[in-house]
Amino acid sequence: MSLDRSADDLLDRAFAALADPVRRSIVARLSRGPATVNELAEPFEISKQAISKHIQVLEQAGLVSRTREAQRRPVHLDPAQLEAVTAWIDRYRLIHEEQYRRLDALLESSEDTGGKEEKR
Amino acid sequence: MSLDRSADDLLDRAFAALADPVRRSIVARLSRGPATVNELAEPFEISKQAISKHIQVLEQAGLVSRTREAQRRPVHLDPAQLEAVTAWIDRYRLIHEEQYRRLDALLESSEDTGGKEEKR
DNA sequence: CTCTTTATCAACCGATTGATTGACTAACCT
DNA sequence: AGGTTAGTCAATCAATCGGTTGATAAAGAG
Repeated sequence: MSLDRSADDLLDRAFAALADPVRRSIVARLSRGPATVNELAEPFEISKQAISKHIQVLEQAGLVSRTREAQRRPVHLDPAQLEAVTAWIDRYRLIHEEQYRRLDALLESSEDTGGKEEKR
Repeated sequence: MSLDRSADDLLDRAFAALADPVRRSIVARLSRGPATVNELAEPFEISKQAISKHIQVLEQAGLVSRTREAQRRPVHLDPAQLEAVTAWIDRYRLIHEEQYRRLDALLESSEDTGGKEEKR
């Protein structure tokens, strides 16, 4: 355990994990509190093994953790990785917004210098 | 075109699109402003066709759009879908945080009453 | 110890994915 | 018209993914 994955690898896994509707549904359920595999499997038609695999995918993405509690393995949400995902998106959303603002300002203030500060 | 996809389908596609490091890199580049396929392909070792496919994936996820400009097809970022992705995550992050707050309050108030209000 | 519950492991299967190469279309330039 | 530039389409291939069934492990209950 604790395979010290690179941050990019974790981001890959987190985005990929959230790309599946079943896994997103599991995350949604877990946001209300921990649950066992059986509880998580209950709303779906698919087998418990398939759900178990989905949980492993979420776990390797750092999105959930499992603890032991008798023969049950309660799964709980790990919000830090969710934050990392939004952080990545917000970073580039903000850069884009800023670029847009600059373009607007440029168009508004001076159309005479024809400066080309694109690229990079 | 314009296949009127369901919101869930778009979310699936958006998360899946962002799960690939090449595509995230493309999004990062586009946050600085529009670019052509050749410009986007330049930093990578892979073929231009592969980049073209990546752009198609981003496009079908609603993350970017393409326009025509002579024989070039400039790609630009479409921030609305990025917002939709963060919106999904933030929704459940907040629910989880709220649950946590409630649990804390419960534990604090029943510190001496031997509270046994566990689930099950 | 045996039985039940809870969950994972292992092997397998069809569909999808990321990449390649080669042929093609579209617009511009002489 | 012919050539160049920019990009997509099509066929192919190995690897990964989501799901299945069957066997197994681990802990509690009788």
